[in-house]
Amino acid sequence: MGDKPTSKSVTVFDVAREAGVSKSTVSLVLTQSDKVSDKAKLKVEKAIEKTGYVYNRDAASLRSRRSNLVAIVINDLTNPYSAQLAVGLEAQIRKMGMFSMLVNSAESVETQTQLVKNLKEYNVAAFIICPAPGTTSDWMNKLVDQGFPVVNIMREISGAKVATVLPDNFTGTKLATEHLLAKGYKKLAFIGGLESISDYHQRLSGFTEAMVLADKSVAKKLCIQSETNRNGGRNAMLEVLDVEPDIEAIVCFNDVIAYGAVEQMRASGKIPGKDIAVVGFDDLEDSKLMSPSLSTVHVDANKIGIAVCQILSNIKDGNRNKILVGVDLIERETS
Amino acid sequence: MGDKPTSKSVTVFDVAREAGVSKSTVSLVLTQSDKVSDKAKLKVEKAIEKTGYVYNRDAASLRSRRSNLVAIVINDLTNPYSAQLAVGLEAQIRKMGMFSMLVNSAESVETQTQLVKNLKEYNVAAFIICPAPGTTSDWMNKLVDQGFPVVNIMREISGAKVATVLPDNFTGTKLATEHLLAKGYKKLAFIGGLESISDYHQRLSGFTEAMVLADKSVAKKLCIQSETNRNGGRNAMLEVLDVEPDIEAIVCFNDVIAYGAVEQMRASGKIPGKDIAVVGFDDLEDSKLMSPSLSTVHVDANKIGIAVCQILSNIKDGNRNKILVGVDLIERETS
DNA sequence: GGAATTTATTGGAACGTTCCAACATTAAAA
DNA sequence: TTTTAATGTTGGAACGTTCCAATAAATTCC
Repeated sequence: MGDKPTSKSVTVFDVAREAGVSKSTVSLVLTQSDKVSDKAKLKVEKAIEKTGYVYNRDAASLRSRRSNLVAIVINDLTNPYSAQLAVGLEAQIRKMGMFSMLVNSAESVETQTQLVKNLKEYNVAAFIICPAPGTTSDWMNKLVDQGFPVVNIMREISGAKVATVLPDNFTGTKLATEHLLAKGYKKLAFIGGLESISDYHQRLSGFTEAMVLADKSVAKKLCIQSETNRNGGRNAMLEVLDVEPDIEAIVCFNDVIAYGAVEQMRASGKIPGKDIAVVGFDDLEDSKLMSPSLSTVHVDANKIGIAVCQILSNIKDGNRNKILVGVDLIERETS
Repeated sequence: MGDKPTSKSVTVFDVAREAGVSKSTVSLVLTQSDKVSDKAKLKVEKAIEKTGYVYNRDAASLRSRRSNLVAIVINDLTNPYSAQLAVGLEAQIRKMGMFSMLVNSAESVETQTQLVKNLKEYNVAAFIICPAPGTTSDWMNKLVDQGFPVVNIMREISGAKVATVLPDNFTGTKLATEHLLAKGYKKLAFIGGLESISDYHQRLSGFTEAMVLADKSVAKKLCIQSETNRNGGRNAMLEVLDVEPDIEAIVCFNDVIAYGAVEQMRASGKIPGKDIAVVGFDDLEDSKLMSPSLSTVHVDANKIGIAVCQILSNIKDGNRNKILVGVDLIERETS
């Protein structure tokens, strides 16, 4: 463990000898400099091939004080949307010519702190962080002040002076709610999520806004918080049915909540999409495949990746922008 | 992008000066050597704290030719079991005092090849690979021959001379099938999976073995391959119902297939767990939470992580063991 | 065609750590 | 006490790259 192939490794010097140039020229080729002649470049490339040279990024990064390693710190990889997001980010970062490494904080601030501490030792070029609950603005600001480029995603941290990329939560639930109202549903509820999560308020506001614009009152009793898992969705749905047996449509905090809600409807003898309409948020892969397929607010992970990369490419100006990534309503069978 | 805090960084020399010892002593403390006095160690630790020193692993790894970076190359992070697995691996590796970085090949051999090439440049200590379909034994053997410690997981690659950790697929489906037979179900089917995947054969064999031991014949028509997603499960279930309308129990290639099968049963007017029993494989988080909860074969991601770490810790002997990780049948409401 | 300029190439120093052999100190054995 | 051994500490060299200033070669200008 921790051991490495001990055979003497091939270095720029070996390549240089093989190519009949100096080590410096080899280095210029490796760093894709344009001030090297095509002839020399070709010779070097041949020599690299022949010698089986592999670039040593440790040495490069030590000397140049630069790195193309971007760390993605994800709050919970077992959460399907997070996984989708991570993959989207990875793809965009790779397109930028950078290399990303993914680590999982498992929703623990302690783990997150430890991970970031370690990642600093690896000389990462930037941090993309989907923060664990309880992350303080102090901690984040310290990271930024130390000079690390940081992009915060998905969850806002109030007081943190850091660039942030979020889905447009407000618009998402507003669209969803308007859609249900337009379909003629009169009695709506909003279920799932906890007010300790920053996006809860944004999503609830979207719902409220649409209701108010349609001259509907929003009953507190029909805005039911819950754990953001299937069980939470089931329990919240049960409560809704208890408070208002004739409920007609449900706006869910996210798709997982919607899955639970759909299950509970069935258990309570209601047919989802027929007796009660449902709209989710996230557009997980299952939402399209399940039956009935789930209407939901699509949040494109690639778009988030693109926005993050945009910030990353000119973060030197101490970019503290907030980017709201556009969302799309996908109408399917449950509405 | 690619830029780093340009401020002159704190080095071992600064720490040494602050602590009143030599840089070598500082280094000994950093590497947790036992040949440094407690007094000196304490002074150094204080100085590290005071100066805000951060260890430079690039320099360390360059000089020592060692690394504690383990790369985990996962075939598809959006697959819920893969994500669970990645998290389990990560946890165990961290317990070993190593640091893991996760990358996603997205089931593409090309991406996988590119990723591994890059990771070599980062001087990783070992590779844990869940190979993309189409991965050749030649490629894997070359990696091993280059001296990199490699552990192959989940999918066997025939001809590859590499240590491998797999769930005990055979025993898993055998247990599942025996369980259904013991419950008195007579007409069983096996659905899902494609024979191009290595674990398909193992799981199917487990089913067949249990059937044969119980003096049942296995009808080819009731072993139906399909894409390993929800749709695949639905289609396979539809086909089963077509071939044998009185089917009593289904052994599924994995949980996702089971989810699809359950949906199709409902759509076809059958009640899962009552009219038709179902057993899955993997034990995803949803399987416990869904309704009715899914009986399934539990594959503990942490156990796989432990087995991988075992191999990793004495891989120097050119370990080519195959470890079959034990599985457990979890009986729930669908059987 | 020679001077001025641009373009390519080069060797030496530096990045921050660990290794190593030499030294200094302390403890144990004689 | 002296000798031997064990223990702790140290400065210099090395890891493989990029940076830099200097040189060499090719091109342009008058």
